[in-house]
Amino acid sequence: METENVRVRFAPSPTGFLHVGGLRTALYNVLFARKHGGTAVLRIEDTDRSRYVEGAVENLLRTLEWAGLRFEEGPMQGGAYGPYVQSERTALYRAHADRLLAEGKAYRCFCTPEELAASRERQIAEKKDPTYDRRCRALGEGEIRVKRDTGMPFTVRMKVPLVGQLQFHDLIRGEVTVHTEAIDDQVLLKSDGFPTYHLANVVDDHHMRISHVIRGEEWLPSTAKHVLLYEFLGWEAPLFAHLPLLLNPDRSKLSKRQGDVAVEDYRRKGFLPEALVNFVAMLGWNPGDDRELFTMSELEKEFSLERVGKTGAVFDGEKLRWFNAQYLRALPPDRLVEACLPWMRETGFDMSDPQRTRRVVSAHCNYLTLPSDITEYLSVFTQNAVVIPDAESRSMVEAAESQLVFRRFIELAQSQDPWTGEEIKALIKTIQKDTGIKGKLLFMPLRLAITGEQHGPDLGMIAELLGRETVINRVEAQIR
RNA sequence: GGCGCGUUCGUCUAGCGGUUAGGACACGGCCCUCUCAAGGCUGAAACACGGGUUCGAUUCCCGUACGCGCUACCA
Repeated sequence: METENVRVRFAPSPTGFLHVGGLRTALYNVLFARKHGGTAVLRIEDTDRSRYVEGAVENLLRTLEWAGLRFEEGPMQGGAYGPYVQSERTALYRAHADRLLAEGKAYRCFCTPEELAASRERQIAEKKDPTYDRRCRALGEGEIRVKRDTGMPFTVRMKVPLVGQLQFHDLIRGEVTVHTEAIDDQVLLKSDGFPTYHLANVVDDHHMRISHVIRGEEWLPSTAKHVLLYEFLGWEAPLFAHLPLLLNPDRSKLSKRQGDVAVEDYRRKGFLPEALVNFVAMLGWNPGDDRELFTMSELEKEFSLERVGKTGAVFDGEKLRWFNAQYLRALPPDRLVEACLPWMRETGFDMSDPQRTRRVVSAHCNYLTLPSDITEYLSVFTQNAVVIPDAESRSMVEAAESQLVFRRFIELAQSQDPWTGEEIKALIKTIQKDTGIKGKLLFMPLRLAITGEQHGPDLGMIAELLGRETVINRVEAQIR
């Protein structure tokens, strides 16, 4: 593979939020650039004025940044091949459309959208393939001049050869052959003067010296048109790599309504960028061995297009949750607290002692899939009085043996020093020695009295974090 | 409909002619443990189908089926 002067681009259109499929495309582009010491370019494809969404570009940039994807060139950082926003490059597209026109490789089409729609409907009614009938391709010089003189709006269409075939090599799929008969005379320049994707991406990829076009599989069929355009313009085409699609659980193209598709959605829920990126990286790529956990820099080292698969991958939210739990657990305590903080504020948990907060959160790190899960475990610390939840628990607490354990526990606890998890557990062992009560019968009543729960992290640690006074009060409250 | 691309456990995937078809998520069991979680061990679970080629096909070729994508003055 040609790997000198690698230049790749991620070219989203600002029509809303960053799609997780877009995130993966961006990621693979960036990884490929890093791997080969190349350059990643970010280009905004905003040539459809009717789909422009306010703030979409800003949101896109913010989200890519959050995900940890950096581009060497782009709208904010600039670069030698700017501008990097297509709406600011219209003169360039226009010039190339004119050139194609002058060279007889394109023609003006005066058909109105209404006419085209009507024609299309007619063809469908006649059960024919809806294609442009190319009526304007045959227009004479005179006719064209007349129409232009009357100010009739027109588009510029590519003059696709009527017969023949086009072949190109795809780095992921191999040779792809398309018969030109199947290709419409594609519109290159719209009547509003803006280019279509097809013209703009070819012109820009060439002028921005893009070496590899890595994009979604939905572009595979139109790549033939692009290859033809490179030919028309006398340019060498870049190398192509079409990535398999991300799918819904029903295997249709990943979309809204079947779950979250915006990176923002996952960010809002508290997914860590490292986890999302790692997960999405594994959707279509693998290192060739059993490893699954990769940091960005490891991915940069290991990534290769050769190891990208051909099949669409279902976006499995469960697996993503697993990745997130892995990363959450591996987080340094301070960062774990930071991640949980937004959700902790509303619980009433006393965070005045940062060290205690850190220890409480860390104690639960193995219980968290999302940072918001921490709230489920904080009530142990925030409730004023423990409520024994059910009849089974109540009878456990009320048992004569339990009452014995409680009394002994309070006696020992009052003089226990230091009040640490280890010492508290030793203290409980002492109760075992004194009373002969052990195991579940020993711990469960205490756990219930202290936390109001049957399950939870190490009881000694919880008791330490709760503080002696609270613990003694709670146990006392259960004495009958 | 036409064209293109694809098809290994439910899901993500390894495999690049000869394997007990491997791993991960999810699911079940066991161990650890005061409990739960985590962790360890373990179980169930897949080569879409039919023809070739070959001594031998999950792997190569053809076809069928199915799926997805594209078929806009959207990207």
